[in-house]
Amino acid sequence: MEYNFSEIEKKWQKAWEENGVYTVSNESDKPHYYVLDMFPYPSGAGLHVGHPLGYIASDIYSRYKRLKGFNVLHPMGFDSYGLPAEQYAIQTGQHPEKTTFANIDRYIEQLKKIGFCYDWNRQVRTCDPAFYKWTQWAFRLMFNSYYDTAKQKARPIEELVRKFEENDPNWAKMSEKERQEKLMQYRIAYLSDTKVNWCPKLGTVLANDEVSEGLSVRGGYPVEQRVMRQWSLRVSAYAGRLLEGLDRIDWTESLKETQRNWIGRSEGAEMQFNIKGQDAPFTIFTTRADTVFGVTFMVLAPESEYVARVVTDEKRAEVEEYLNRCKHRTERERIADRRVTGVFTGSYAINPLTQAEIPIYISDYVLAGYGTGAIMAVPAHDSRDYAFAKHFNLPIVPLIEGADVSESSFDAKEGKMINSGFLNGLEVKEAIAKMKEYITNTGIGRVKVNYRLRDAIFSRQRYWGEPFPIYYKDGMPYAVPEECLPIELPEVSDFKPTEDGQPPLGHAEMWAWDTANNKIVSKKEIDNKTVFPLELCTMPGFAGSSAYYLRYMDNKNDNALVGKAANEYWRQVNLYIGGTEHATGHLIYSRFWNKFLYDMGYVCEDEPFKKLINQGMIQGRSNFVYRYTGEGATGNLYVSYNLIDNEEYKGKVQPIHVNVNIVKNDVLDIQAFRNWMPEFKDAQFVYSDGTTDEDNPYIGTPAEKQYICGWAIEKMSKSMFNVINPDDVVAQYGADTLRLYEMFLGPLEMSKPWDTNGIDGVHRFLRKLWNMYEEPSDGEATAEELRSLHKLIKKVTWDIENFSFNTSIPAFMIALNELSALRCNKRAVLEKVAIVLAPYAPHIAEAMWHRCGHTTFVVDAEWPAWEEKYLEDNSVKYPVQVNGKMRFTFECPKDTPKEEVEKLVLAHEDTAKYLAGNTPKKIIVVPGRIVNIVM
RNA sequence: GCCGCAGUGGUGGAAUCGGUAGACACGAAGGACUUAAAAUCCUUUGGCCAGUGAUGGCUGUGCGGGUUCAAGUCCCGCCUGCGGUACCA
Repeated sequence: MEYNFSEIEKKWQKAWEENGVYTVSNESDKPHYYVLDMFPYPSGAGLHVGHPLGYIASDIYSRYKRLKGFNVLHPMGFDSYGLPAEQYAIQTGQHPEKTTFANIDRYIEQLKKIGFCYDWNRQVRTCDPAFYKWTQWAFRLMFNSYYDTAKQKARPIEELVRKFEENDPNWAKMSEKERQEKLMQYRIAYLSDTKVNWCPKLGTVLANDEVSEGLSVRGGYPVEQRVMRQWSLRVSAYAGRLLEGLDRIDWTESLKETQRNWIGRSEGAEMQFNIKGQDAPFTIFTTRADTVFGVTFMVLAPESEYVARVVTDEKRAEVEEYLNRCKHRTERERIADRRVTGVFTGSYAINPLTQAEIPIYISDYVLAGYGTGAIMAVPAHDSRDYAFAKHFNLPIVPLIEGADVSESSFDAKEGKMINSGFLNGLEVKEAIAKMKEYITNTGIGRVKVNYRLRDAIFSRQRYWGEPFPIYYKDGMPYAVPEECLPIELPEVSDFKPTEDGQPPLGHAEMWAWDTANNKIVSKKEIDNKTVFPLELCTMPGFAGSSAYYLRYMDNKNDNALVGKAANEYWRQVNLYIGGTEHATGHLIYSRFWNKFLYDMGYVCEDEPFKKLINQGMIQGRSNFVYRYTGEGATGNLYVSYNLIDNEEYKGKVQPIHVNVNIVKNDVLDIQAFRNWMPEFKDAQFVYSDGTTDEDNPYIGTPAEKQYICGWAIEKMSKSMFNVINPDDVVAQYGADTLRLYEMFLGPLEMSKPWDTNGIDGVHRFLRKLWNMYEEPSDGEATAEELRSLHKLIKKVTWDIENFSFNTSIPAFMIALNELSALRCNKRAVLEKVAIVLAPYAPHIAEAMWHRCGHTTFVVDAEWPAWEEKYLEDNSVKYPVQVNGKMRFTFECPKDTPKEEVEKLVLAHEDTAKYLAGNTPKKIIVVPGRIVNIVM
């Protein structure tokens, strides 16, 4: 019988679903294992072949663990709040919920076709009120908590209130508003005026990880700095723990390194500098305490609070002009334009060691958000200070012996100190330690650890996100009671900001909180006595994705994010698979969120993801046509790729993306191209042989004429017309072929272009394998058959446990070749092959399993153990003579004693032949493996 | 600039602990079957050299050194590509 993949796949997908084969229970005697994929954002474009790569890998691992006897939690859900749906809503007027749900349906349909073993009963959607209830709940909890720096953990805000009541004499005298303001400085979710990344085009604020090189990650629009009153999460309080936790989790070194850099721990010192003529000093942060003797000026960030104190009257106008200029520069301009700018404040600081008077400047190369927003400048040993000093003609004093600072600064932390008083002669590292000791003892400063990690800005001026469970009374925020959650996203008449610049929720009519009745009422009823306005911002994308893995454990629970029993059973994600693009976003926020819940006693593990594997991206292979733009161009002449470097066309063509589905082996389907879009209807071509349509008096295109397209490897995206839809691959080859092929493409972590060359080979393999199951026979397997089988089991087991899925496929192919050479159709062998194939190609494996006479599902089978005895072969192999030495390879157990190996070697017939009666000079034995005999 | 990762045939890639480099697949070439095509099957396939041939020799994992009986793998110095990050004091 033919390998009818579509029939097989439909049949078994239906059977699995009807029998609830993949439904997972929280109660089991089996050991638990939790395999998680990063849930997708359901975009309008649907899945492309790149998305399932990680899902296939996690599915293989899940199925393997199940066969190994584990109770495996393997869920899927949707990160369904976000900007694209909202942008689409603004353009079309369609409610984002409608498009989002349609997209989710499409995603589910596509995912189901690939045969994943998800327990769909556990599906979560971040835009579902039953889900975001718990996002709001967590936010509310953060609002009502503070970070106790002594205990190094989050605690309820009541504890802080009690402390103030007991220890702070002012507390009793404060008004309610003053108390709230004071508490706000401690809350883990807090409101403050912050300098934010404002994206005018998107009309919203963005978090640091949502901005790259001054442009928004989504959309690529310019971002500028603006001070706004915003919600933030005190992620920075967890910086030390987020860093330390990395040592306890099994992630790739590169990803951990990325997080370490993002957290950016730096050990240094804070030092106080007096201002000439003033009493109060100001504080700077430095990692180079050893260089104080070379400080020749000071620099403040333009936003620094010290600025107001140090500007002299005669410099005021100049300074203000400079501050103004800084304010109006966008982040992108600031990054692009690295020219030295700055202004003298008119004041001088006193160097605490040399007592020298040094000028205080303002410059935007000093950042307000890091350290204290003020630095001591040591031009000889810091390249930025150096550039500044050169520009303003400030003195440069070298502090390290032999350092040449005539052309550039000497930034390395090595060498012997000079010009440095009591530090002279010390190595830099010693000098840093000694200076730290000195400043601590004299009280000039203290040792300080700084982190680069900032608090996460949590407000978005958008519609399609979780509403805050917050109302405002007397200008101060209050949380709605826990039992009133969720606060559901209201309907609005318009998804754009309001005319007076309020976020879209400003359009919502039913958007006020009645504290007397604890319910949402109309805005018209706001009286600021019992009815108050609700927060108009919504939460950012990472809010919903920060704890979704906990919800899967217990997604039907109405009383808790995750029940205690469920959480204590599953504990944490054992294996998480997803892309590296979340390294500094989701994967930081989730860890923070989880640690917070851990502190508050709601979860039992402080790290959410025990092991994490990054899958690479599957890139697209784009094709191009080249529009002629030279002299006399009509705009519809296209030059074949092989000609574009010719004199005639060089520099006169413009590459245009062309749909890869109308290009085969880089040859354009001319008719399909003309039909593709109206603008190409009358396209004319210069063919690969240099002739044009005018040279060819045919109607249409002669068959032998070819138009060759150029190509490039790019991101797979709709706009590049290089998207390959998995549905098409499934229809043509089947899900099992797609699964095997995606794994066969190369190592999981590597990025690679999608390339259909080779998919036929994988498909052929399945077809041949299928034929072997025509009529399985009884009877005992021969030694050779068992050797093949056990080699396969050993290999596949090793591969899956080491996430080396790509190397299993050749193992299957080799086993097939060997077994078909032996004409093996023994049930005893074939049924085991079906089991080890099941994780990779579950549909065909299920069918094969049933052909072997089984009536259960293959997922209930037991993973076969390989047995060494079938593989053992102690004979000497591959004798090779190299430079008078003989080399042997043994396949025998590692722990074979040295003498045993020597005996085996000398007894071997090949050895005897080579030795020809002579005694060897030396026998080198690496136990159990290799032998060299020197004659 | 800094950090991380990679570089192996025409192509994707394998070599898992330092032990026959190029598994497996694609592509290509030749052949069988066929009226023909498709499908299928068989043979060859890193390079160079010798041989009618089985086969043998040399060379070969980005470049230059080193360690080792033995290096794609380990060490040192470069080159190239990819990814992340950037006035973080």
